[in-house]
Amino acid sequence: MPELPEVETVRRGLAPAMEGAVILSAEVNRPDLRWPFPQGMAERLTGARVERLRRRSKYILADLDRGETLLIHLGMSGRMTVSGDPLGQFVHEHPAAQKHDHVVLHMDNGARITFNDPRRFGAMDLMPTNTAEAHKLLSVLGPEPLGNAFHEAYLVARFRGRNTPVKAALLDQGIVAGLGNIYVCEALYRARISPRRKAGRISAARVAALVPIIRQVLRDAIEAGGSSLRDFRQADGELGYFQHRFDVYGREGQPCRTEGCDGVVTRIVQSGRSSFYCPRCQR
DNA sequence: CGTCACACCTGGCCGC
DNA sequence: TGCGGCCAGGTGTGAC
Repeated sequence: MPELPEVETVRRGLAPAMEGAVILSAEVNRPDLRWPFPQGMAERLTGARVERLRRRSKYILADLDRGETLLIHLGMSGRMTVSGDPLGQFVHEHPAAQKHDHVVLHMDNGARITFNDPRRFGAMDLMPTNTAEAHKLLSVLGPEPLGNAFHEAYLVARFRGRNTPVKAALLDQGIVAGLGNIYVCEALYRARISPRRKAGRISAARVAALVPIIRQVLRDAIEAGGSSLRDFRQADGELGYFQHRFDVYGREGQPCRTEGCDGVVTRIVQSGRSSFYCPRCQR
């Protein structure tokens, strides 16, 4: 479910309820998500103050005052929601416990942070803050698409010689971290590049043009509060709105939105996943 | 190393 | 109403 814009939306929603607050207790309702939780997770969280909530790619990182960092990944179906009106800005009371509420954090400001994940592809881990970058899941990531290290010359260099479709190259988190199926489709549409084109056979000028386009798609989506298809909710339970602005994702059979193009959005399967594009204007 | 099929899960939807 | 098949926003692993 969540790509970078959704994770950033969740982070922004959680921050006012978590930053500066102390975890009074951590309810762990099952022993694992994708992997077993770290040893003694509930005890290590209890009494810790959250100093800062950060994001790296699709991971949320909570730096604790004890020198440890909690890593959270939402997988495909994970939700992190706030209830309890900690700052007088959330209108709802604590909802009844739901199926798949795997972890609940009770904060000293009255907030309750609930991690719900039906498919359990999500993950949590704890590590020393000063070794966070070296964590197995983080050390393999490429640059942040909204950061300075992701620039035209970089992407041109990374695409050079790659024989894989550009769709797969942009989904490769080692090249650029945080894109997923939706935003790759949307960015390729805006760049008018076919998802089938081999990454190494796109002109340098067109690869370079992808960089600001990727940044803009992500910014537009963050501004809209992410995309809500099935599971995604913002931290306050609200829907995101970017799904209404998809140009190609999920629009199979519908007309291409490009001015003067009479193409039809088509769905193909690449490495087991749907790609949506207009075969007419994406080349 | 690059590339790819597969695995891990639950649930919603569609057609019969 | 029930059931099988298909689909879903991610990503680590193992095989070539």
